[in-house]
Amino acid sequence: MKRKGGHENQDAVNRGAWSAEEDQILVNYVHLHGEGKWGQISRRTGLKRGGKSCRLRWLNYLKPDIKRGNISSDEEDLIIRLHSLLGNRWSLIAGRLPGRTDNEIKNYWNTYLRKKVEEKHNDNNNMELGIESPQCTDIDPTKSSQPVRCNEGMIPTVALNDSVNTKDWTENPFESTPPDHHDGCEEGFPTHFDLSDLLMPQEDCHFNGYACVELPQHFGDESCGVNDAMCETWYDNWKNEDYFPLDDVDFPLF
DNA sequence: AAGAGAGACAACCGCTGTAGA
DNA sequence: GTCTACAGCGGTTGTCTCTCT
Repeated sequence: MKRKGGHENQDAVNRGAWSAEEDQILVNYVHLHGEGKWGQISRRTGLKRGGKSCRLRWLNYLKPDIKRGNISSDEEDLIIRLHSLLGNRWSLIAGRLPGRTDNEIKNYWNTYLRKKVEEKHNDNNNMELGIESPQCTDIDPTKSSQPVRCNEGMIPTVALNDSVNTKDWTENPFESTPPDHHDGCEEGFPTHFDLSDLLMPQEDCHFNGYACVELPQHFGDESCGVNDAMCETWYDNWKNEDYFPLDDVDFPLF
């Protein structure tokens, strides 16, 4: 199928770094007409830039709420954890970091964090395996600190049965769900669910928009839902400790 | 001082998804 | 159902800056 977006008129389009003047034209346009309609900008303003280029420039650099530089250690930690959960889904990761863009996080990961995580991973392997080189081609996604793309989660039956009777389920959404809330699941555990379903939109959580999770509807009725206070507790646990007690539970491989 | 190489990051490219005609 | 326009995504490339020799 022919797609206009992929090859705009090459001759009429400026390329490379944006000038201050071009930025100002774009900012004025957005203030007047709002975001969107990127393809009309060159026609309406005379700006010699493609719609995609304008959109990228606005979203990544000109938008007022963009934070620039100095990614904090908290943010760094969050990126690492989200990346281990989501893989290279930069827009999803960026969605949990207010003011940060997918491009910025992607660049930060590729130039800095990836090496850091790999070094840490190697250190861990060396500690666990001694000098033996870990030529680990079969990565266990439940235990590896390397990024693993994974679209589904699984709660093992054993973990559920153990935890249901002994733990306060509100402490951690992944440790268990109360027995009364298994309607519809019954003997269905381990239950699959889409991890992207668990990531609540940031406007639904009021603690800096950081990531939190919610038990999906099919885990039970609405009393399985998560309020903000619970989100915050979970987020603190998740941020300050190992949110997923991987060493305590023998997860099956996906 | 100058050239090479590495690192950082802005921008582009190719593709998919989706809404609307 | 098909086509088109456009938004959005992730991978890749280009370019600038810094450091090292």
